Amino acid sequence: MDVKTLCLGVLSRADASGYEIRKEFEEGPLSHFCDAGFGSIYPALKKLSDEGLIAAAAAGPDARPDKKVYRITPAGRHALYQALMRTPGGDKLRSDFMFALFFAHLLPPAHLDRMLAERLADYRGAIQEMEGCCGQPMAAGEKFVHGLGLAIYRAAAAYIEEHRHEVVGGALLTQRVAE
Amino acid sequence: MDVKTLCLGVLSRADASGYEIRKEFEEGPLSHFCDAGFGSIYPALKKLSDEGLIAAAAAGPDARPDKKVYRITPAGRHALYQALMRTPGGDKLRSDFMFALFFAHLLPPAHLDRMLAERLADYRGAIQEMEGCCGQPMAAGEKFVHGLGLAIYRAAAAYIEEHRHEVVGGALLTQRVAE
DNA sequence: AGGTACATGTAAGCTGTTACATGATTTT
DNA sequence: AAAATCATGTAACAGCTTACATGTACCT
Repeated sequence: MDVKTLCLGVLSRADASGYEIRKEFEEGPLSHFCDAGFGSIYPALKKLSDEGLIAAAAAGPDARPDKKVYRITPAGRHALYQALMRTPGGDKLRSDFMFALFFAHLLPPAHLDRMLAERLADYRGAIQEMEGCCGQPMAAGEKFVHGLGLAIYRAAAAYIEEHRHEVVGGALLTQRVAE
Repeated sequence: MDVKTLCLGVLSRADASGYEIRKEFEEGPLSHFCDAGFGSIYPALKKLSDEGLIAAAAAGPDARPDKKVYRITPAGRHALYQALMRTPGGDKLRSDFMFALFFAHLLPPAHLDRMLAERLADYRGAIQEMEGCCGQPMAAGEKFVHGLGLAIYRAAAAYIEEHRHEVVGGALLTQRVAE
């Protein structure tokens, strides 16, 4: 999904500034499957504004002077709708981690072990964080995505836990050949 | 992972032409987490060749006249090693499907239902295909990645199966508001 | 006084996608 | 004879990342 659509999605939920949109991608419920830096968000907001899909809104009275808050327009909601409807199926797992592990026989066992431990810690952290926000009320879609993410993270964590010794052990055996 | 590294990975397993590398990404065991079209593969091979990371190898005697087979060089193996070692953690799920579903309340229930059914069919197909190739012998890394992919697909399929009615039902309830 | 968080933006460069352009060989 | 598969490549464009450039406000 391009950054423009990502921004429209955030703005469909609430008015926000570029800075706040970034925070959504880093912390909010969208953070697990979105990403964008300032370098893409600000140009995207400018384009969206030029196209009339978002408009400047009033910032709070105690906001910084340079803060610019945007609000989605009806045309913007329609554009978001179109983009969501266009979404075709089939995204791959596209993962550098998977790719690297596929070539486990080329890597030092200690490195593999560290990679697996780090990834496991990441998943556990994400799971804990996601379990923590079950209290809040969520829309059906949000809840579904939350649950699906959690299910995937749990399955991945459990699999790594169970099988990490195999891949590190296998690498130990073929170590001399690889080097 | 950039296309150059993807190509090095394929070539670390066997000599291949650009066309054959593409097939690996479409069908082979790497296909679930890699992707690249001709438009990126051929330029990548040219660059790798210029950098001395791969070299032209002899094509079979009954190969087409324009076929170019490449072989990875020792420098290429080293570059692959460096790239795999550099791999940092933390890839997100980055999924258009997840993003779209997050906004389920904005979409027609029939569309949601179709999206979910298609995705479920995709997962089931992938699972079947992956279960089918369990007979072949695999290196430890390949086996691990295969198992992890399977675990993730199974978890996702099971979750969608169990919860698809909730998200479609939820959308039915808020349908009028969204439209 | 210094660090962190807030706040916005530009510009260069890299990468990848899409569409185009071409042609041989095998299968139906 | 037509269609599918094999086979390679270029060029224009779109998009994102990184680094840079700037400045305010709050907390310690």
